[in-house]
Amino acid sequence: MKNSFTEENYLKAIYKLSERDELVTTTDIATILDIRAATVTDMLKKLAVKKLIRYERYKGLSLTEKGRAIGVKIIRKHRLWELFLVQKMKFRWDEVHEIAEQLEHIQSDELINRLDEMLGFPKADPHGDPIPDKNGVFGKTRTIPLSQVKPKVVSVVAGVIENSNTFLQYLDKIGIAIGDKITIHAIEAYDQSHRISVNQGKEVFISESVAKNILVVGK
Amino acid sequence: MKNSFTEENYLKAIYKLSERDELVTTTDIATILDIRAATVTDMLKKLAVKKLIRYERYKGLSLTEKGRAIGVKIIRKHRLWELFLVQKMKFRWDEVHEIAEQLEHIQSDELINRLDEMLGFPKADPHGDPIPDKNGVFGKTRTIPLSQVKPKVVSVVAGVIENSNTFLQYLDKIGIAIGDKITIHAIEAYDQSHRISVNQGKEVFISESVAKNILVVGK
DNA sequence: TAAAAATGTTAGATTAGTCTAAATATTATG
DNA sequence: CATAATATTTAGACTAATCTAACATTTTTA
Ligand SMILES: [Mn+2]
Ligand SMILES: [Mn+2]
Ligand SMILES: [Mn+2]
Ligand SMILES: [Mn+2]
Repeated sequence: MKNSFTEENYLKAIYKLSERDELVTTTDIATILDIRAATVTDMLKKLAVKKLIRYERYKGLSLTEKGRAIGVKIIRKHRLWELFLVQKMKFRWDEVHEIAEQLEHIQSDELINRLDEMLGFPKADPHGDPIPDKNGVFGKTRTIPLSQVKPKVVSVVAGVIENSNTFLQYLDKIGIAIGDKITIHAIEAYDQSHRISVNQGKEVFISESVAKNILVVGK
Repeated sequence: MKNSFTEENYLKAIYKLSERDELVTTTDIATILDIRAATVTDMLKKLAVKKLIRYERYKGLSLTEKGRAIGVKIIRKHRLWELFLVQKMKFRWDEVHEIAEQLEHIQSDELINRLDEMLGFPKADPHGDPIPDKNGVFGKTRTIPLSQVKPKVVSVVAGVIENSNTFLQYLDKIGIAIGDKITIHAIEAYDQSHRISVNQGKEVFISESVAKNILVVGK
């Protein structure tokens, strides 16, 4: 009854894709997993036989309840391990994703639930992504991109959309972290760049694309 | 340059066998890993090509320096994770081996060294087995089986030889744990069974085989 | 709506790790 | 030391996961 690492990675990828659109395509999976579409087709047949997805040739696929549960569980484990690495092992937020890619496949419900407890049943990982509870339920997260906040309003950083190490390191460099208070002083009409300050500190400039990738607690 | 889980398990098994005898045999590996000798032969050829072992058809094999380093590193990771699970996650000593079998393959030197530090650079795992340092060096452990201790002498439990869950649970049940002080009151001449007390508590009887599988700090 | 483009599937290979059955080499023993 | 027993290797096969090349279907667009 246990799934291979590969199957788990497919189900995780499919779950993430189905957050956008219920019906998932072969090429999208191939792109995310960085493998060939032909390979994906083979695996889809296997997952369908195991009743983890509903699949019809040329028509796309969707997760069954069973498949969704596995995908969500892998995400839960990934995010709990990431938080563990940051909070307990003192890693930076740009160092934990790769290690969590491995740790997410460790099989022990007891371990993951104790990790959850040890971390105080957290609602979000170090990048602000929500952590489902042991029943696979996500808490409501009400966040919006900083780019949607009006000038003069003070908002609190809750996470990031872009997760790349370079982006995370850039935020470190300009001194923006989760929990920081951001005040928008002005938005340049020409290119939508923002003049902001962090925790009442000195002013910094960020581009529109950066503002779009920072999430703040929504009002 | 990275090795598969399978290769890592072979090198770990070979290292353990070579602690007894430098020259390791095909069937011993097959027995430990619970696979067929024919399968082992195939893998030995691959490990030899990678210069992880010295192998000659029909003659047995031994680890190269490179192969030993990998085997020892897997053991280091296994034992550090076991100790982590017991000390930080509150698992019992009979619950951790299976999870550590998975965790030992996580690849991150940084993580394992921080784990080592977090645990205070421990010298032994929850079963008393020695933990090599980051250079693959084992500390000197001077332990002897309880069966070799003379009556009336007080000795301190340092570990176990037999590692099975049933044995560990049996020790839990009769109240013997690492660090406990054992006093041998008498040894039955007929079957070598021992009448002992733990931490000055009430007397318990253990068989010769149990006494042989408990390690105490050697004098 | 017919042709072109994009998307998806099938066919045939390859690699890692495993197996069983048969062959061969080494070791033990009468 | 010749033979029997044991240990080891080889040969041939299988499964999971991957690939490339060719073919099929669906979607887009002129
Ligand atoms: Mn991640
Ligand atoms: Mn993964
Ligand atoms: Mn163990
Ligand atoms: Mn292992």
